[in-house]
Amino acid sequence: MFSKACEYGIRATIYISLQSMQDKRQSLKDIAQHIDSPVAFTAKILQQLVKHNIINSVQGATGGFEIEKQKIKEIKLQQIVKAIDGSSIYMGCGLGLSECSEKNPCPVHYKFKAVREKLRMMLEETSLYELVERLESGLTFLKI
Amino acid sequence: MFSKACEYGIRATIYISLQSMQDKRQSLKDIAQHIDSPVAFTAKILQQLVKHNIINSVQGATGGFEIEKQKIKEIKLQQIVKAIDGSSIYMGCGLGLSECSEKNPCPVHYKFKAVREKLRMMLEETSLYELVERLESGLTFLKI
DNA sequence: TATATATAGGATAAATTTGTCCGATTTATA
DNA sequence: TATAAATCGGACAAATTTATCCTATATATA
Repeated sequence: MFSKACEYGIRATIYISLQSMQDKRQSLKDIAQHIDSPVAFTAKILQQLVKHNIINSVQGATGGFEIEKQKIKEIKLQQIVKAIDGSSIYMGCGLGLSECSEKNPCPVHYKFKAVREKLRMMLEETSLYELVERLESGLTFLKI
Repeated sequence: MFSKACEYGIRATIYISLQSMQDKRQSLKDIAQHIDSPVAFTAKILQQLVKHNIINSVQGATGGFEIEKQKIKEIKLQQIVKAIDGSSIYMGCGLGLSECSEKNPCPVHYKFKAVREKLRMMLEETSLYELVERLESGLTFLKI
């Protein structure tokens, strides 16, 4: 559904949020280790997220990645997905036809419409806070 | 959402069905031209679909691809997707965690569950016939 | 039976995604 | 101020997906 980069990006952002709730800044190494992702590749993805103003980075010794508590409540899954994979997953045509539209629908257009709409709504409505909350209370798990 | 191969596969199967409704067998060239896909790559995909018993191929002069009318009513989108992309799109974890399950859910598990379920149901319920019907009547379009 | 027109399938190439490496820069602290 | 630990960013490499090419095989028909 999402690219590997996007999966890592979401996992990383959730983990950074979890730590930021306790005012703990995390280094790239820590993050990659906890979300089980390749370190250098994760670095690239975190850079993208910093550029898109989703997480903050602090350089130098004791530096790392963090996210403001206020932002944890504001940032939605959709913003992470859009920053890494773009919005074609919930905007584009299911058959990859560039000319497909409401006025000129492809054969699966209306079939996919409801699914894409549900996905879009879910991504737009789900905040980091919501995800972190249930992770903190042990209802969900980020890594085995 | 789907791979390019899967997009071409669905488009090709719909086009073959459309022609088979009028007992017209189509050559690879015809198909690729009408669905706007690379010829040789499309050949590989059609071979996969033949192997998965979704379409039939006839070799030799006047040969080509076709699909039995009865099958047009039976084959569901899900079978095409499964043959080419596998079922991870509506079965796997949204974050790519292999250990994610109902008992051990990832942070987005329940959020994705409804979306994946809707996608799965749609793919399992949508028959080729349904798609071809609306294409025949000009309500939808396969290519601009 | 020769020919032209198909699919089948293996080898290869191009493009994209995923992943690594390393030097430059930043910054806390001994 | 020297050092160590961190991010930044560019170049490169591996893996996967997408796409091409060519030969073998099948088959309708002149």
